Amino acid sequence: MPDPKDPRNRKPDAERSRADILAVARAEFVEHGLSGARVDAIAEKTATTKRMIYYYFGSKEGLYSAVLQQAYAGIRSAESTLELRQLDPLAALRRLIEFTFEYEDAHPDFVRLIAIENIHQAAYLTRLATIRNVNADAIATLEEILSRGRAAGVFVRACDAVDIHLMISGLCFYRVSNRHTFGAIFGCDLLETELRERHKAMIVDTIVGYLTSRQA
Amino acid sequence: MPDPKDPRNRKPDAERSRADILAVARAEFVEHGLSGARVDAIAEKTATTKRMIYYYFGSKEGLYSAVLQQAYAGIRSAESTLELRQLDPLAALRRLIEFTFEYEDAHPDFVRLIAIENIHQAAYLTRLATIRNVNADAIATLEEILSRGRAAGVFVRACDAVDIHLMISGLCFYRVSNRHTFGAIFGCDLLETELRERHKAMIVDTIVGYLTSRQA
Amino acid sequence: MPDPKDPRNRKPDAERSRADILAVARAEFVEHGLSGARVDAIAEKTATTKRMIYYYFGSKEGLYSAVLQQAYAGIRSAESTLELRQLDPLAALRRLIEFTFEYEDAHPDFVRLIAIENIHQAAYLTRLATIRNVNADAIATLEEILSRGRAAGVFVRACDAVDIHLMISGLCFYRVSNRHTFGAIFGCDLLETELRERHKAMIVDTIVGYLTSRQA
Amino acid sequence: MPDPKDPRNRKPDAERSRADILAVARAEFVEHGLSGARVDAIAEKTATTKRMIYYYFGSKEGLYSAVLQQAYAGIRSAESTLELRQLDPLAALRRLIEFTFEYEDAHPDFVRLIAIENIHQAAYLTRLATIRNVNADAIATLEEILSRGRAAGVFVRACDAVDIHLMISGLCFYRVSNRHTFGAIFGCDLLETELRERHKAMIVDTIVGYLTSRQA
DNA sequence: CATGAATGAGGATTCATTCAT
DNA sequence: AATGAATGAATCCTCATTCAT
Repeated sequence: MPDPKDPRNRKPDAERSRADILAVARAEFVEHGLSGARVDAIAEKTATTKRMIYYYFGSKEGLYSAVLQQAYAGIRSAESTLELRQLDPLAALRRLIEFTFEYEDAHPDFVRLIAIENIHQAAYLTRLATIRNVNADAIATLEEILSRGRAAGVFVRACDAVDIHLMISGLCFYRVSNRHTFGAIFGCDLLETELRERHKAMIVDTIVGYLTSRQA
Repeated sequence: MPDPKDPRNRKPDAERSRADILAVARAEFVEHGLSGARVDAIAEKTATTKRMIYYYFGSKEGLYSAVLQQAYAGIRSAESTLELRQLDPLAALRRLIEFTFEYEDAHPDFVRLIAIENIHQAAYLTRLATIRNVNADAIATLEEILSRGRAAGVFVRACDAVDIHLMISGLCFYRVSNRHTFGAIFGCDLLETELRERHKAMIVDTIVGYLTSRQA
Repeated sequence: MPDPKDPRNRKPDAERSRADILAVARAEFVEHGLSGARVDAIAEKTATTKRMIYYYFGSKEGLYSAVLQQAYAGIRSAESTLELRQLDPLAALRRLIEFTFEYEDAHPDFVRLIAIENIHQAAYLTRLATIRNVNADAIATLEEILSRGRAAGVFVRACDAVDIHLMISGLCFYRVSNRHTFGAIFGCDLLETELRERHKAMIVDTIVGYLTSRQA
Repeated sequence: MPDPKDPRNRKPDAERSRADILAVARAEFVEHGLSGARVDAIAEKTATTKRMIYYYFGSKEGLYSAVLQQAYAGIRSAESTLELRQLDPLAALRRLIEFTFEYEDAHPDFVRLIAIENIHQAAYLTRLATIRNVNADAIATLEEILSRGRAAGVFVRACDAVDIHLMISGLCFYRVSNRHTFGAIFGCDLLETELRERHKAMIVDTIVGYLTSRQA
């Protein structure tokens, strides 16, 4: 029977430690931003020690980068479960918009992380090698839908996939990222069920309407 | 003619000192966020001393709040120069969207400040007494346009002014707030002239299209 | 009719301002000690401004000295109302002890101020010219009682008035000055009525007993 | 033989660092009080750095609390070497009073610390968990002496041990705590040998006399 | 006599990180 | 592979006091 105290028999622990640190760090960065987050605070909530954070991630910034990468991996993995090619272009588009809306609605942490990264001018994202092609996928998917739709005569508006992606993202992201200031000013909670459903429909209609109507 | 740089020729000008500090602080907060900003760094770039920052604003947070308030005052004052009542509903709507787009495009600092405030869950905005009614104005204006448009039969979509405001804001804000991550991923610069003009038109068309087309 | 806004008609205000500042300062010094007291805090609670404190008292230390002097003047003035010469020696002694006990019991502020001054090694008291002869009075009074008592054969113990004064003071002062630590350790409140009366009697008995009993 | 002053020859000795800081801090707090003490001043006189003070004690107040605790531990440990049960009640009482007198006479630092803590209304002492039962010991000892004395018919006065403790403390403490103001007013030095011996005898006689004489 | 604005010097505390083993 | 102890360099903030009028 293997002795769990023998380091040779504890191999999965390193993975678990890393994952533990990463999860705690994510929460801390999401709550306080990069500068506001405290390495000490992360260490305290972790099963391991502060020293391990440096052992595994090198620095606070290294840890933040790892959190960021993991966050992008998460949405990418979710996106990959969408099977849009099987749907007709309109349905596929609706599905894609709804997915974006729902993912960001369900993952305000992810949204905050992106907002934080923008405060830092995407300095850390830029250094993540994997990111760029990762998200090229998203555009390829959208492009495919648009071209199918154009071919079918459903989408009559000439437009760029990146532009459409920008609009979808803006509409879905903003209501999560800016819910606090928006709520403070207009006295409402954008994440509340009723508003959420109304806005989801509205966003889908807006984008679909734009693509299916001829240029003014 | 007296040299204004010679301290003997400078009246102790509380207003100017305050304004100077505020301008420098705004730049620092915009660049580094609330936690990332350094009071020392602000003081150094100021004509006065660190001590004065505390004298006038009480604390780093007090200074940040003042910056935030000033930022909102700025957009409000700009909005108030719009004379939308003189325009027909469609023109007024276009003008309002264009104004939002252009203001945020021209003031990325403002956009960053709002993003930063959202990272802090609008904790400071909430405490600014003046804010809420300030921005109620924006909605009143939009509401007036929408109801005139509905009366004239131009806007056929039943909808809430706050919802429309949310969509306009999302579309205009996101391309500024998220231009760094968006640029990193899609290899483009959203603030570049060509893209800007295309997106401005697109956003106007999207919102106008939504309001002028009947519900699906 | 005199105009109260004309400074020439406001002469008594200077006195009132001084007295106001002194009262507020006394409370602040008593609560926080000399180093712990804040000139700003004093100024805020005052009807006048911080500048006036410096105008009247020169410095924080000058203000503290004035408070100290006033405190000693207070007890001296109270002492001077005692008419001990009319009483027989024993009654006079009892009366003197009771007065000391009651004055310190009723003026914990005074006691704290003396304790604070001792923390500062009586540096400020030493500089108050008036103090020394002021308190010589107290000893002269006690000396007179003791010598009358000795002559009458009531006080049979040979002893120095200053030593007796020291014992009376120690017994009366300590229960007020150290009531907090004593209370924390022994779980009692030394200022409570029942204890107070018991201790008063005890202290009188102790001193009287000492003076009226022959050396062991 | 290795030189202990060479850092390379000094094991990182947490205990020694802590003790060093504590000793220096005690001197600083004793001299200037809690508010008057400077963390920088303490750090400078220490072999370690200011940072270590915070590492070990968390805050200036934490350091002060540790000093206070150590001070109480010191007197308790000294008390515990007294072997009063072996002495007859009168001798035991005399010994206890003399011990109190001599300990406070020899440790004016301790006396000042208690005085300082009273300025702070025993706020820090109250939070020291260990203190209360520690000093219950002192009362238990005194109680045992008193009850033995009462049984033996030596102490004829009915009285509470806490009251007697209060009187002993008052008499011994005051001459140390208030020696500065007392000296300033009466032009004497209470710590001088001749006075000290006279007062010690006087205090013992006073308390013993009180207990051995019948209530008036 | 009175005052609002200003301030140099210092004060407590915190931070991400590394050393020695 | 793992870690408890240690730390230099900031960081935010406060203090008693004075200036200019």
